[in-house]
Amino acid sequence: MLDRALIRTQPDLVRAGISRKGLDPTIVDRFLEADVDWRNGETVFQEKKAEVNAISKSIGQLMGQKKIEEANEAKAAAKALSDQLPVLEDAVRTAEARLLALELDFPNLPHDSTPDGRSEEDNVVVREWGQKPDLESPKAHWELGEALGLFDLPRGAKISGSGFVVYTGWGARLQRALFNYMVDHQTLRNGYREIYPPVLVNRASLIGTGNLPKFEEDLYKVDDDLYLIPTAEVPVTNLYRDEILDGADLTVKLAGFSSCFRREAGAAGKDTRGLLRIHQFDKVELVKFTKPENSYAELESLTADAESVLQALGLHYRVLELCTGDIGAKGCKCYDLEVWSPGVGRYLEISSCTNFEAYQARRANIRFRRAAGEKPEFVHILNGSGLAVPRLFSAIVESGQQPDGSVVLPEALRPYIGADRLRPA
RNA sequence: GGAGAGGUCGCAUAGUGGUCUAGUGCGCCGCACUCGAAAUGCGGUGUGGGGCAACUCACCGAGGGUUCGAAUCCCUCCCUCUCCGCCA
Repeated sequence: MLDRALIRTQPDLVRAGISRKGLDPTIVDRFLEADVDWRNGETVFQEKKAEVNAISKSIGQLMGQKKIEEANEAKAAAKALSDQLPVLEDAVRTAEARLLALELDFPNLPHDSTPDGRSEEDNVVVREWGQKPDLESPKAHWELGEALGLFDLPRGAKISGSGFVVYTGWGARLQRALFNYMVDHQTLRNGYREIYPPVLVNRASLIGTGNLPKFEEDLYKVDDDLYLIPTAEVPVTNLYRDEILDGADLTVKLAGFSSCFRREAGAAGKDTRGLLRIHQFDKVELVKFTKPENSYAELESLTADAESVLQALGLHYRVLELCTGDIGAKGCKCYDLEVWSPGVGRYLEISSCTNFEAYQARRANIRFRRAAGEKPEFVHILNGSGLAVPRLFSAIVESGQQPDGSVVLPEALRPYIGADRLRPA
């Protein structure tokens, strides 16, 4: 959601920002039209309502003075006026609904520093860390997983469906170790507050983060109007929905950890082997609520916090600055972390660190007050994975593979798993 | 799941169809008194829309309905508490 006043007063600026993302800027004109309709309707309705209210009040006084006849006359007049209200009210409601639908559909504007571009090829590599491990014909994690008995995709498909995985034996232990390790890392080392959220949320929460109404088909829905979360970002961001935070408490840094559920509709086929794209996975999500003036500095440190996990695990990765065409509708500026997975032979997206500025804060109505007595302002909200487990699993297993078929584990992980390497069963 | 009680401007509470422009207490802010503080007194103290502003409109859990008029009456839903049932 954007600032209405900005759209009204600087429509050209908004159109330009939307165009930079390669999205349709005519939404601005549709919005302005609906906005005028709504405000005009509202004015007419309010004037009529005020008239009726005035007469009603006088009726009250006449009744008090026992002037029954005059009161009855006034009643008839008020009724005649009042009968016109439903039509006007209906028009206002229709216009308001149209405006709100457009507002929820509005993309966010890119930050000036976000590089222009049409697709992922135009993303900019801003830095790399470490180097690719020297391996002769490395195996992919799905081969290693089978040989070491780490996970079972066929049985996952049997008990749930295609795209569900069962972690088994040391694989289950590794998955659990990774989860624990990352939560500890982000809370104890990087100072985030630990959050263990519900995985079922209501519609209002998904509208707050921008997943609805646009991306309904990506979500699993259950009865009672609840949805399985696609990321802990949803419940964690919505912790403060409709609240006013104390400016002195900002920046609030939260690390949510949860299972995530994605239908991945239309994603079948490409890039889906092994653990690369599954319907249920675990992830640690970092979320920050900041003052507007700090949000870009906080984006840098958030990205660094996500990177620090990969560094601690000694995994080669690179950081991309997403271009305007690849950043998505919601973000202003976004860094993707891509970890090198030698067996897959590709960099895998493992975290997207995004500054949404006030976009989500407006949708979820999350504000802060700088000092007592001052007007509340919208916070800036940022988030990023820190990190997603399955692709990290892939990178670790493939990077640590040895000629003898075993997998050497990163040192930092050994206390969590209680072994220094995984061996064939 | 069943029965009952509730949801009012930070907190607590009053308000059972027009005098509600929602009262009062606490908290908080300002001022006065004081060497300073406490106590006391006076004033202020919610959110959103519109307006440069004085100001104005809306909001009593949410949404409908009845009525000239709803915090108040009716309906649906959400949430909280108590008891019962079920259950990891």
